[in-house]
Amino acid sequence: MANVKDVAKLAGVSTATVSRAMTHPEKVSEKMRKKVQSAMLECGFSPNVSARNLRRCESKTVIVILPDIANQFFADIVRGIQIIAKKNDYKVLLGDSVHAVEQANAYIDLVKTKQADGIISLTSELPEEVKEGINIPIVMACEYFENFPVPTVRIDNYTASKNAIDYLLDIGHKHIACITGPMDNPICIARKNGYRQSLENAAIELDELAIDSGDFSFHSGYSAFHRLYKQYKMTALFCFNDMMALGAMRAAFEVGLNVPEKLSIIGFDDLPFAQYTTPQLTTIQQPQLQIGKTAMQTLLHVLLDEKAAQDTILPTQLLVRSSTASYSEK
Amino acid sequence: MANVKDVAKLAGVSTATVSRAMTHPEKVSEKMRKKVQSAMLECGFSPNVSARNLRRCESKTVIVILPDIANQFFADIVRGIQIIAKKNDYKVLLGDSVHAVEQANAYIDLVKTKQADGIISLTSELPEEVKEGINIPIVMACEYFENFPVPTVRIDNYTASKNAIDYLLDIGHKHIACITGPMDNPICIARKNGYRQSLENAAIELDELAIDSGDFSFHSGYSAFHRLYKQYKMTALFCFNDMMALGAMRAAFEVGLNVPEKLSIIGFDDLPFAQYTTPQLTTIQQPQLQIGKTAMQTLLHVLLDEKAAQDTILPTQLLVRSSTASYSEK
DNA sequence: GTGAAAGCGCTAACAA
DNA sequence: TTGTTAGCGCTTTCAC
Repeated sequence: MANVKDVAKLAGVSTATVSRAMTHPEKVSEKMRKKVQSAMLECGFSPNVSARNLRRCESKTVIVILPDIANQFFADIVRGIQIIAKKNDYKVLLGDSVHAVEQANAYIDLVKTKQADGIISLTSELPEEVKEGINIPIVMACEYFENFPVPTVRIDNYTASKNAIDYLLDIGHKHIACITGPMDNPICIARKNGYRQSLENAAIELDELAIDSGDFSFHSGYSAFHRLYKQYKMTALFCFNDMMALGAMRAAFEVGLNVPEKLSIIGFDDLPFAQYTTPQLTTIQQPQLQIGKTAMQTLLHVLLDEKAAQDTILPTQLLVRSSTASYSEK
Repeated sequence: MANVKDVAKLAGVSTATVSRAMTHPEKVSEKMRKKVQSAMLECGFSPNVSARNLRRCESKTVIVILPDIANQFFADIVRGIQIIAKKNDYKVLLGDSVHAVEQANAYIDLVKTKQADGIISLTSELPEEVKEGINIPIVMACEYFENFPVPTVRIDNYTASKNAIDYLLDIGHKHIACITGPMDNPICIARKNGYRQSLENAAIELDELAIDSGDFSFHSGYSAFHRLYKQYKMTALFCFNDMMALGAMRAAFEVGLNVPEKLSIIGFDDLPFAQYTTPQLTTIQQPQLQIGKTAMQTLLHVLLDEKAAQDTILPTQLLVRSSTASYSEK
């Protein structure tokens, strides 16, 4: 495989000129540039990026840590990240932490070993070391910690959740159950607060029996529903994501609780399948693509100068489809 | 950031010993090894991987080219790849080619520029250059070309498809429609051949009006169904993946064609949502995790010696759930 | 605008 | 078993 030396020899110039023609073409005369370019083509030259990275002390690679690569929710976020990354000549390395801090650690090591320049974390399950003041460029998307001095891109989980419950109250529901995610997760805490506040505003007492939790999987929604069904008489159910909502919808079908006639269900995320379920799922849409784009842009800022580190809150929207219906007591 | 020199100085040994302690610990006496290790800890040393890669002419990175990162189907394949990769100290770079040959090309360039050692392609949309005899280590998973001299890991699409149709025939269906994927795709050709052969064996004439095609998305299944419904009176429908099957199921619901009473639907893949739809989807299960693991193992073979290049065909299984029911003419 | 040359951090001959 | 040293391919001063 050809290297700069070969190209230089072929073009009759120095290696410095070859290098400059690649990275600072404006500093090379047009004549030279053309000579170099045709020499490159002639010998099929591709620069060795390890050498470049070594010399420049960078890798032009960012790592995206996902809690679960199988969760559709992250797909469009990643796509947004990749769009901006590509425009800026960055590569994107996806890391599936499988909810394991240890694995996330391995990805963080990639930054230390100069294989990556920065990190976008879509999980809050990060090693303590990272949480307590860090020296590596990192941006959090979706998830976050309180009092964590790192730029964040996310939605207003509290308000999104509150709006969803307000809507259910508006259409007559008074017995609104809830399937949360893991309650050590700040996102879930915020969503639950929104749920609680909405009920409180409506002077409805919060019943702990109306609340169960899952882990965001289809199955956990399915089994949480079965538990709730035994202990609480609900007319509406708010799930912290669409996958659990679908699991719950399935479980409701199995016990003969028709959706939406007897039970209204609201999900969260607006995953692609949500408009193809029967009934179609009412849910809270998140701007996944935009979250991804903004996260990558924010990381680029962090990488350039440490100043611009700022948080972004993006809007959500309640999409009313057919899994919710108004309720009136007989 | 500390480098080998610093560690060497601190440990009172040469840089060669430091390097050996990392990569060939058996060639270093225990005393030395311990000295080196504690020196490494003391100065927080992490090896610079770009330098190592440059020196060793490798990157310990493999690229996985996906046609569509948002398609759940690939998630477990990737997970399988990552499991084996991790065991062998390889990193996995996911490339979303967004069905664009040009983008796939960019990923292939990473191999040329020594940023990656090899490729696992889950798409057949590769540049011609790659298709005509290649010099880069590549393994194809799921997809393949005929007469393409590259190791492949996949299922027997023809037989899987034929078995599904045989099952529908067994339970009394005679009017079996089909929503294919893009018909320039070898997988789809094989599946369609299976469909055709099964009907032929049952002496049922193939009706071109019973066949429409989609692009594997929910929406394409949805609209293909609406087209088929107008032109063909079916009692069963075979879809080339689960997403299109769900789209079609939704469309069937909208026109009042109850599943499975009036219409049986079979999908392909067994995505996680398939058992949570109502009715639960009968589908062909693919061993995604195993496909991923085998693909990575095959690539490791290719990377070590060029001999072991071989194809693997993995088994599928028809999972009968509730979207199919027997049919008897009145 | 161009070239000569040093050196990024590591590893692997080779020598001892 | 350990150390010395050359050099992987590139970029970037610093001269000219």
